[in-house]
Amino acid sequence: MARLTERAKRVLTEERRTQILEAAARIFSGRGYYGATIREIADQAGLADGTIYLYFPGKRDLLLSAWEHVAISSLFPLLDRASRGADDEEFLTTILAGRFELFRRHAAFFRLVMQQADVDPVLRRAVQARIQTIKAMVGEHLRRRVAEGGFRRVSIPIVQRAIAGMMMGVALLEANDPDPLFDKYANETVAREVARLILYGLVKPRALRTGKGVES
Amino acid sequence: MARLTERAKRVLTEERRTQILEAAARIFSGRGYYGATIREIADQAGLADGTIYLYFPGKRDLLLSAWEHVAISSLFPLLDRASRGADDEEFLTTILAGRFELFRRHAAFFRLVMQQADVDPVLRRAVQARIQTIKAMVGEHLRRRVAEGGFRRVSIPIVQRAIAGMMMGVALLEANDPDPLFDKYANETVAREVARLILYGLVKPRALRTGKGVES
Amino acid sequence: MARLTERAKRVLTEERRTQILEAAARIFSGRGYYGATIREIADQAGLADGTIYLYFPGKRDLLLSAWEHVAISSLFPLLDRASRGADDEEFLTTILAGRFELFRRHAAFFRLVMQQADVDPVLRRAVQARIQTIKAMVGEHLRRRVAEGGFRRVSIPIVQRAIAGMMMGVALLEANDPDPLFDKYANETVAREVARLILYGLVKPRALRTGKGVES
Amino acid sequence: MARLTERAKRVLTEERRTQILEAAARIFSGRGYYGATIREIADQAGLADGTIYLYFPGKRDLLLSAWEHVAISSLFPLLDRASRGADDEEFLTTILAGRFELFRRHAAFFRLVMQQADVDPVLRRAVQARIQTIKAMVGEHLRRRVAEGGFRRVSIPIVQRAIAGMMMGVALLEANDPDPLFDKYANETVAREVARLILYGLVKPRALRTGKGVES
DNA sequence: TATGAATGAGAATTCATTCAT
DNA sequence: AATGAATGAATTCTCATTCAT
Repeated sequence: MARLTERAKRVLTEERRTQILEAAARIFSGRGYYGATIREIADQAGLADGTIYLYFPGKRDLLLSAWEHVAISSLFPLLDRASRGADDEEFLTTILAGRFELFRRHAAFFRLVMQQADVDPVLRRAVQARIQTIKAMVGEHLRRRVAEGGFRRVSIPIVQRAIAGMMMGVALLEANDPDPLFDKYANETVAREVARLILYGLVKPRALRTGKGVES
Repeated sequence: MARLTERAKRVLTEERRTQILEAAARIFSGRGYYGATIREIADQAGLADGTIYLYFPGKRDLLLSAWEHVAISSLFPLLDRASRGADDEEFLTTILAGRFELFRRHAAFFRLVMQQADVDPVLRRAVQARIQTIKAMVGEHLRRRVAEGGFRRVSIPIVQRAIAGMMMGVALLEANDPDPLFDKYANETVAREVARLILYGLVKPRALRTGKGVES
Repeated sequence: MARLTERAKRVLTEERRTQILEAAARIFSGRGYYGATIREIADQAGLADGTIYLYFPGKRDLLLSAWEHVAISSLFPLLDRASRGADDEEFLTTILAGRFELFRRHAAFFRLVMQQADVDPVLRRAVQARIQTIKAMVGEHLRRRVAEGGFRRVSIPIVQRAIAGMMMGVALLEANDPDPLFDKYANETVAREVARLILYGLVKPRALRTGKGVES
Repeated sequence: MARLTERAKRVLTEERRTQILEAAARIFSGRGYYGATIREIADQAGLADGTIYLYFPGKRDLLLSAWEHVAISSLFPLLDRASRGADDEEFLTTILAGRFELFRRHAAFFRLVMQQADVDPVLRRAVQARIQTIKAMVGEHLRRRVAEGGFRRVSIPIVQRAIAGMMMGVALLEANDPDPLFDKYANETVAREVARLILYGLVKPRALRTGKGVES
């Protein structure tokens, strides 16, 4: 029975942590790192301010942990879904839809973390680690498809970054520039359109134009 | 002569302002909004702290002005160069190279401004105005080329944003994830590769697939 | 049997109290009053922090009780030994050796208590009571020996205090100014030298010098 | 004229510093290190709390500086007066009177510093340095007088410390145990009596014992 | 204009103490 | 009796801003 109590306690503690981390992400997003106060985060989590320090050693660590909470929670579902995608368009659409949803939901928080990473080396390393993971995933796929002859012979490092950058960029711009026209599109729609852009480019293949050899 | 003195004074004042704004951008970039102190900015500009307040009403306004200073200084050269581009690849490469250089030089500052815009509505409007300008420029070109039949019939709002997002994303990632392999590429090289990605996509046209793996 | 259990319980409780007081004295000595935390004292005593409050009403009282614990534990042995001393030199040497040992062992704690007594009136009264006891003991001896004609006709209150002060001072200085040369002397040696200083003074009697008349 | 302004400014600054240090010593004495608040010290000095930090980097440094202020202010007058004393009794009386006055005036502050020195290594070193100075002064005199044959062949390190300890002890006890009988004695009287105790000891020289109880 | 000393509001953090278990 | 999670009062220190010179 003591065993059970022990476990119950652990679960409760874990819940509290989550509760705090989510309050923190919310408040940080709305106010920025310095604008957010421990008091407000504690209020939001329904706790006294001192209590926060029973779970986290300090404000800085709170941001770091909130970041890992958000980042981790989003990673594995992505990998799962992605690996199920069969052809290129499905694969890319699935990944992009996942990323867009994530970025759009947490856009302000991501902007905060990326900015704060410029100032806080520990946070920076944590962010870099996450970016690496995504870049590696994209890179591996690119390499394979180029080798198979399905893709043009592009520069892997550049394209890898271009794609990762586009994922982030589309969503990061979103909140700074919320486009009413844009909201109506489902994530799925946007993701598919972007996937097609990446795969087929803007230029209409000559075969499909009038017939002559025009070019740009 | 009093006239002349007046003008001379105005010029001097303008110089001081610029001096302060550049110091501000530098310090803000390195320390974040709250991490930066008026004292340090004043030092960097070679002035006493009180003096800053003769030129700007407060810290918040200082950031706003610094942003406009950086953003404006970068806009017109861009438009100039872009309009001279003849074919699509040149046009896009030129624009991208310009943006990349700008973002890479001011990456931390841009991250700061984008984050701070979440918190400060006035700054947010200023940022949005700038983004609109770029989007409009891209949008107009897209529309024209689709109408001419040179581009596929893509969704303008989505692609517009995808391209703008990619511009930012590539450069914003850069500083959080400085890639040694990446540094060796000139901006020009990266810009061209990305431009080709956008124009032609990843997928190798069928016409070329029969042969070996030609074409870059 | 209930009787026995009662007593056993009482003994156990008393042991816990002692355990806590000794932990408290140790921690207070090392960290100062405010530097010491209830948490650390509880840890040192092998208890949870809340448990301390079952034995003592608060931190302040804990210091008071720790002081009484240390002070009382040291008093009776002193009186015992002192009364057995036969001649003046033995008497004084015995007392001094006892005091020196006590002060040297608890130097930091004594400094703490003396300082804290300036701030806390209740503690102050407890300290004063202890000092009175020692002064009275010294005073009585002085009076008797002056009456007997063994000692010069000194001012009892002043000399009383000078001797008590020397006892403390020698040891209190010790820890703030640990003298490696000093460590090698046994307490006994130091006590005897100081006793002789008090009894015979620094000045070599004239009788031993050239030969003429005595006295200052 | 600018020169004059510069100097005037320096003087003003120096006055402010002194003003703060004296307020600090006062408040620290009455409340202890942690009990004293910067707010109260600032009030006492007639300043806002932030202003304190323009003169001292922090609370800890404030205590250290206050100590040096008090300790230094007392040192040179002492040396001056002491070296003018002609015979042993005058020399010792002069020194003791000076020390007693100093210790009595600042007793609580000295207790505070000695206690805090147990906890703060930087402060400890500062205290030790001061004690060394006094011990050295006493030691040198002792050595000389023993060499001349005026003093008995005592253990220099022990007696040195006994005398220094007595100086402190007498005054440190004072405030914890304020003796109404004691207050009526002038410092001079106490100092002379203690000086005689140190020089001639308690024991009446045999030569004089035959008669009644002569001489103080 | 320029200065920089002074201000004081505001925030992170600590820790004695309480109390439900 | 014992625990230790939760509380929140209280404190140091920072820094944008003001203003007398």
